[in-house]
Amino acid sequence: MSKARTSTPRERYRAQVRAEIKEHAWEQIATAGASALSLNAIAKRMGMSGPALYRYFDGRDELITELIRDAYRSQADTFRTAAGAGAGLAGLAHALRAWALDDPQRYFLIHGTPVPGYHAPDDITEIAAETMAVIVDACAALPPSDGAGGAFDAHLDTHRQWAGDRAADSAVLHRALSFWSRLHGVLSLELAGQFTGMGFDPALLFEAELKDLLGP
Amino acid sequence: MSKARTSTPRERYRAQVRAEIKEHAWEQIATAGASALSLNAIAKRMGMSGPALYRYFDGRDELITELIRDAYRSQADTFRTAAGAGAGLAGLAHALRAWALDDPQRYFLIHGTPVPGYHAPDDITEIAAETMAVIVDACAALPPSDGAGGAFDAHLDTHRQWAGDRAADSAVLHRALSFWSRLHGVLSLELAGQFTGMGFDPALLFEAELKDLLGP
DNA sequence: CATGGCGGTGAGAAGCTATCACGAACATTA
DNA sequence: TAATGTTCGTGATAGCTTCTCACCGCCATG
Repeated sequence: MSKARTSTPRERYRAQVRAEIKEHAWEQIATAGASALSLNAIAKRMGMSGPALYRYFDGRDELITELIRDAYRSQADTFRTAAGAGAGLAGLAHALRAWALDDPQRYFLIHGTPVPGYHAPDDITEIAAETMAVIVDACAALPPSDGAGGAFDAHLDTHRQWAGDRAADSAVLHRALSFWSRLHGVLSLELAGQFTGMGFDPALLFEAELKDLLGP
Repeated sequence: MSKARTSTPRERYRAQVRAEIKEHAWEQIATAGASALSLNAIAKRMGMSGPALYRYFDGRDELITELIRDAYRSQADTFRTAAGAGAGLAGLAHALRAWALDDPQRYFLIHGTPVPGYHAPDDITEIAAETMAVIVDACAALPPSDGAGGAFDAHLDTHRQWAGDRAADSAVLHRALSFWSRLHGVLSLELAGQFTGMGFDPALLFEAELKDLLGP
């Protein structure tokens, strides 16, 4: 146990360079989108020549995958800290919107147009499932909605393995899915700028959707 | 007025080649996404060499813009024909879903991740506004929802220039926006494959969202 | 029939990803 | 301390991309 240090100077340097590369990558993505990410441009901006980056990332795809992983982790963290601070479903919604507005391209990186051939590694889908679990729990803490469930609720009774072994009612799962899809709907349209020029305040539409989601 | 013919053989040839280029472009987009669209590959597949395509399109951007225009037109047409056939809001929703599933990448081309620098030409936004008008009209034909409007309805009372001079109630405009954002939410998540592996049927979630949208 | 415009080509510049062989600096071991 | 091995960075190179240019040939119109 003489080797108490958990990282050699080299490892620290390597981690620091990797982080700096990702920083430049995020900057580039925020201003020009993920499709315009250029390893060459990053290298030049860091003062080193092209192929050097391949010591730190296997290639463009691996770098983007790493960014996607970080984005998912960031989203999961915001949800967890919000839930940890006692936020309910409304709190989660506001945390999500703030997180999305903070860096729209980061939101689109994980919720935007998928690349047909791409398959995310398993650890990423695990993080996504974790995020969904937080939402489901917040939905379970809500007063149950009155009225009989529809056809979809019945369907969810027999198709709920995605919720794990959580003993949540079908209506709760349904509400979680609605939460996800509805907020994603308004958010993605707002971030894509589809509302610009229409004149109204997207925040109020978001609020209205949220209220309707919690209301009935 | 001796020139009654509206197109010379050359113009017809030109139009036909342009159409063939777009055909190949769509094929390529459907299988690899818009970011992977390659003029060179299209030219090769058409049996001619690279720069020849520049006789028909100013460049990659102009080709993509043209595809976006066609996508918007196609969407507007589906909405118009559905509305013309007497379809109500539910009919429009089903037409939209069928149109989206028919070519997911076409859907993402106009509703997916935006490219930060890109601004669509005015005629495209006009087509989009036309589409929105069809939705608003379908919403106006619905029985009015009971209950007082919320804060967003009041906001829409003074921020409704996007609806043109249509004498629609604020609740109608609100419903149109909800229609758009909610269906886009479920649809984009489904098309992006975010539901695959979860086990449930996305069509039923779509139906549930639609029912809730029409219901109250 | 001659002239001009249009379509297509090959060459080439500039950018990108990615691989390779090499040298230099570092860390580790003998 | 000296030798060895690993890691980092570089330039060269291949192959792809978009896009421009000069040239050539055909078709259509005057």
